[in-house]
Amino acid sequence: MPEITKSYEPREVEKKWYAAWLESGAFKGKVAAGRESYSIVMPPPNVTGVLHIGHVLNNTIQDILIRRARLEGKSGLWIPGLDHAGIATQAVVERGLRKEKKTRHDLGREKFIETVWEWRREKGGTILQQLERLGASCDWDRTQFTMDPAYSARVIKVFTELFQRGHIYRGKRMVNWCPASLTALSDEEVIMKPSNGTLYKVRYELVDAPGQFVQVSTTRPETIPGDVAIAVHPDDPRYAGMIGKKVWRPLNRGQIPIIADQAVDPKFGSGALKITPAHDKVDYEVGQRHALPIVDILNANATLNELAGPELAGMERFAARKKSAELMKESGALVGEEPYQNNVGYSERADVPIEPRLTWQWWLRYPKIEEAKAAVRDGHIRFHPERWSKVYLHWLENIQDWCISRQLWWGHRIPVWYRKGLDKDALTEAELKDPTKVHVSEKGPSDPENWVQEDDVLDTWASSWLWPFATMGWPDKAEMARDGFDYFYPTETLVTGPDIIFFWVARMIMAALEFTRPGEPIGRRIPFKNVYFTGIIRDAQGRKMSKSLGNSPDPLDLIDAYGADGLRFGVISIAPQGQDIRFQEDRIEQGKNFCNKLWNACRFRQMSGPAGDNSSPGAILGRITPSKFDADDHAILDRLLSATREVDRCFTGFEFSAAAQALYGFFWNDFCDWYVEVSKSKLQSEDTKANCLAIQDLVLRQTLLLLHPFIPFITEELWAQLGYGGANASSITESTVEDASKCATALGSLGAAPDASQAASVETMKAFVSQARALKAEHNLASRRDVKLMLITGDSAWSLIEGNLSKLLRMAGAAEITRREAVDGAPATVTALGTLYLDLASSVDVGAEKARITKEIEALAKHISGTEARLANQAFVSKAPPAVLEGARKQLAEQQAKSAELQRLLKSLG
RNA sequence: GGACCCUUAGCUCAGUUGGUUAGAGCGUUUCCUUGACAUGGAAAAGGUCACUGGUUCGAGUCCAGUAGGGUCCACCA
Repeated sequence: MPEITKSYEPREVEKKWYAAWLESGAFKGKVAAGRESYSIVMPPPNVTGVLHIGHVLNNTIQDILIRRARLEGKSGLWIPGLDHAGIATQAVVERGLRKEKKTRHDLGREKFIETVWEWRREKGGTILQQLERLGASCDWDRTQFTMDPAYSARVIKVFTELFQRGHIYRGKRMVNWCPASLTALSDEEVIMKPSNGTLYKVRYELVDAPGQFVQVSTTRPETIPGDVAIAVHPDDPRYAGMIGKKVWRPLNRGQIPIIADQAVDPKFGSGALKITPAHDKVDYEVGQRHALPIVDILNANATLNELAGPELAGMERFAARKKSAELMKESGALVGEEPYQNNVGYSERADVPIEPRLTWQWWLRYPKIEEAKAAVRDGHIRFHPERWSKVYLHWLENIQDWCISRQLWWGHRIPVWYRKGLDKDALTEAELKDPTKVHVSEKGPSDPENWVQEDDVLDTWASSWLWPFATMGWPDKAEMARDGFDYFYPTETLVTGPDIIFFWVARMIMAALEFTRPGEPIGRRIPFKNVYFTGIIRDAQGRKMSKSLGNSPDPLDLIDAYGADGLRFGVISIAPQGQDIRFQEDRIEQGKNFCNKLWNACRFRQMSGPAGDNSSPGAILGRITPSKFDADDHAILDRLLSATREVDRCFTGFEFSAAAQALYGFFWNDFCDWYVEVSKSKLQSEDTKANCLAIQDLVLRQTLLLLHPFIPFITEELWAQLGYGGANASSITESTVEDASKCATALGSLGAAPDASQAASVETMKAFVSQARALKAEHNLASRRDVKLMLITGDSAWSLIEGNLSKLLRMAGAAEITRREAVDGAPATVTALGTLYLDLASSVDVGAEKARITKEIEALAKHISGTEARLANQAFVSKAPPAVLEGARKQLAEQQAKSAELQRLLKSLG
């Protein structure tokens, strides 16, 4: 076996093992009868996406879950994939065309889509290769893309089904229109942003009372040409006599009525509201109530059209805003303007203000809303952290129909055909359901020459909402069997960000409940049993990571600098459950350092003695002689069991960073800083050496297994180097990790169950060593290893010291510890094992020594009085549990004894 | 307007049913290249747990309120 190198060099190790895993099929999801399944579907990143630190966190967690599940003996399946991301991808390709001074219309629909596919083949989906560098153990053979023919067919199938079930309809409604992408958006794709604008005060002159005016306030004077009324509150006394009268519209001059409507807030401004039904949702509703005409003065790209009047027609909306204000200033209609901040809806993708726009769109009445609520409320689906369920339920309580059509070309074209010659916008509700006029099917009409297909495509989320089951062959029985649907569905855990709880999580739940396993209980139809919401990773200043800020580190650079394992461990250790995360590169460095520590501890094991039979836990246990255990052996096994127990607990509670920290602390502090150090003495003696090496093997083997989900590459490498894979060098991925109780049973059956009191004595010795080192450091002897120590103590403490003398001397850096009856004039410290003196040849600085001891006495006195007060409290004594009471009494006794000894020391210094 | 989250060491954060003297990493100070590791080791300094009140024998932890910061939902022109 080659010697382990001095420091861990990740690059080659990562490359080697990733290839080996792919080669051996370690990531393949296999239906294994009799074994529990554990499946995860990856939230499909956008095909345009590049790996950022958020993906790293998200996918590391998924990888941890799936690798741990495999080690627990479950059959794991992690399905990767890509989202076609309609608007984003189309925008990327159109941007490319623009460089050639072309638009998609120059190419035509078919050619354009072909161009997008070309782009996808050449540049799309690089993110999946980047995930391989991270070590993601996906079943890559099952990678799916939402625009793949098979997946697309499933999307279309769902549309037609929902249409037939009466959930989908076409309707002319106010939508959020993106003037940049030229498409409708769902409410979820609109982001409200506070914007600084101007509130314009405009007066409308009464037609039959020249010189009298009604004043309104507006932030959008350019829409005045579309005004069809002025509305006031019916009970507003100021306008009581005016209702029904007419005023002059100041732009695109014409007469419009004053109407009364409850929607008007009399307390806002003048209490009069201009009504522009084509350009405001509330105004539209008012218009409907009063049968007002709709004057749409905007083009699709938000320039003004001829209905806006000759002065404004053709202008861009913001220029028109200025211009209209100027025009009204000239005419005297504008009587004031003031700076004003209001919320404006922006298109999430294009980042421009949306326009409310009346258009024909396809709408979905969500299916299974009540059941979707029940699924989470009744715990069939568990959210982690649980509080997100409230957000989810609130959204479902107030859910609105979903606008699923998009005026794009890249996407799933809606499977609706209109009979040629019909005006689709003139069809009545009944005609839309008439198969002789409107055809809806997966395959299309048999006589396509007589039909025209709908131009619109589906919202991207109206394809990805099927992800958990459409990636498993649904609805085709043969494909479902091939993909193991029966075995792997529902999936176990979804790992995602809370920002897409509405976009994706809630919709997946509804789709799954509607379409999977009809007639079966809800627990069989849910798409996943758990949803783990990650935090959002922010930069050191707390800002969101974003391309435009340039504050997002490139994960590939981080992998180069710290290794994939270092990155994974670092990221997971700063990602507590449920909170946003400040990215700190030094924590990634810490991950790297931990890997190096692990590496070197294994190196130490290798250098300490020949590998015994390491092929199985049983083989290692066979090398152990429990009768030769000393306190340190008991302690490290005890700690190993509790670390195992803690990790078990963390996995059931989705506390990954706590698990990582527990392993970090155990391995670094308990194993490296103590056990490995005491091993250096134990290895000197043939009597203790074999046991010590076997225990190291036991600890290292288990630690590698516990750590493997977090840091897969290095653990696999060390597993091989130390021979834990046995004669046929099997991979760590093929092994199993045992839980704490099984480990305890295995040790117990060998008579090697760790003894708690022995383990506790090690804590006492650690404190003793630490105090000895501190005593040396106080007197500038920290680096000396030849100091002599003297101890005044009782028989039992002394026997513990004697029994562990060589280790204690090595750990404390002392040449000897001798037992004394009395010592005078030497610096000392009071330990739980007696009063420890430093044998100083030189004279002691009595003043400094007295000051130090006095300070310690004072600090102790505070604690003593606190404990005394508690014990003096009758209520405490009568109500506190016996264990707490006992603890307090014991503590007081110890504190008092220590204080007395310190007082004695102080006196002895004169 | 509604809901939720956060405030603990210089910095970034843990702290799981309330119970000894509140922890980690980084940073700082001092010392150490001793044959696993300087990507390391040892020691040390540093916190009235935002504030106020309540419940309790006992509160960083539970409850109410206040202040500051953040997120989501709704949105009045």
